[in-house]
Amino acid sequence: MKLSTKGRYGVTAMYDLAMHIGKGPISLKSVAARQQISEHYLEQLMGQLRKAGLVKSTRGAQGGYILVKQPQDISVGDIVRVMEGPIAPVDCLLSTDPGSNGYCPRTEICVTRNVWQKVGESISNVLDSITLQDLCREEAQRRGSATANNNCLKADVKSIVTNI
Amino acid sequence: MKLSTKGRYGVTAMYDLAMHIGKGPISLKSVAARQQISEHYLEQLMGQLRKAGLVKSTRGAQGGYILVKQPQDISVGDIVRVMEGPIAPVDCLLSTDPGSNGYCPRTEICVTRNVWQKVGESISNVLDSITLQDLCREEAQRRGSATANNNCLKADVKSIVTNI
DNA sequence: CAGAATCCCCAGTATATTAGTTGACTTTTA
DNA sequence: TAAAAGTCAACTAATATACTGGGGATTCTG
Repeated sequence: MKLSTKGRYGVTAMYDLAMHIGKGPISLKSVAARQQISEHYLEQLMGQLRKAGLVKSTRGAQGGYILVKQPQDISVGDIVRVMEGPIAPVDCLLSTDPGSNGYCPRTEICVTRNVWQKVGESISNVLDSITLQDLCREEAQRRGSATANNNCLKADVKSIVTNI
Repeated sequence: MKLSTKGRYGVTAMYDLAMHIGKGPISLKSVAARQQISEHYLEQLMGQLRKAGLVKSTRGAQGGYILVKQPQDISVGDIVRVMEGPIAPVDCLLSTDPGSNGYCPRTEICVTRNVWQKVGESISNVLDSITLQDLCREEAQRRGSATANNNCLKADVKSIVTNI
């Protein structure tokens, strides 16, 4: 029941982008350095996030990545699902209709399946309830909100203004 | 975030033993056949469960395994922890004291760590709240409680009587 | 316009884990 | 004493993980 580095790095990188929102494209290199992740490896992960439509990239000098949505509209669950696939502790939870590939014939009568289903739902609930903004806010509080350079929250205010 | 077959088979096998409680030692062969698990592989898993004190074995003909505790006193979490180790989606949750092996120096300041901690607690809560007896009861209900051969519940009654 | 800074893509690779298999040995019952 | 069971140790094929390496393509800056 371990999360792979894909999921962890994905969330960490997205959090890093959220913390630097409003500063234009953030280069992979800087994210990798701050978060201590192999640059080349992170590149592959960002590719997945880009294809999934969570980040947008700009090529060339001064290029980098930005979030496509606001931090409050991106949950940790969104990111984990992109990086690791659907949240299901066992595969039999995935194919629910008979005839589909990988469907377990015991689906209807399996009592342990219900256990894993509850586990999956519980994980999903936690991950879907936490957004990048929550993480930014937590970090801002940790640093002391008076002195913190809390871009993420500033961006929030900006988006509220924009949305009026 | 997948459970391995170790955890799944472990729970399934223990559930099988719970369903046949009171019938003396249950052979690995019969468990493997009913639950469609490789007998030799299951053997290794039962070895772990035995060392952990969850089951007791009897050697020789008519031998097999029995539960050491009552089904209501064995949670799915107990079994999963034996089979898969501590429930923690990331390793940094495990070593909490500085100086211990694998301690992450960012423990105190890492905001994503809190996410994984919540996930781990949520998984633990679910797994610890479900006992083998719950599974047996569910199965008995599924079969229709009037006709069901619900040994597990009979055993429950027996244990209540014994405990008076 | 050169070159540096970026992102993009494809391919390889060492290590570990998973999910077993094989086989020899011991214990107990009928 | 033979068959039925658990015990133990070693081997293995397949897969996933967590990278590394190298060559492009694109864009900004001097």
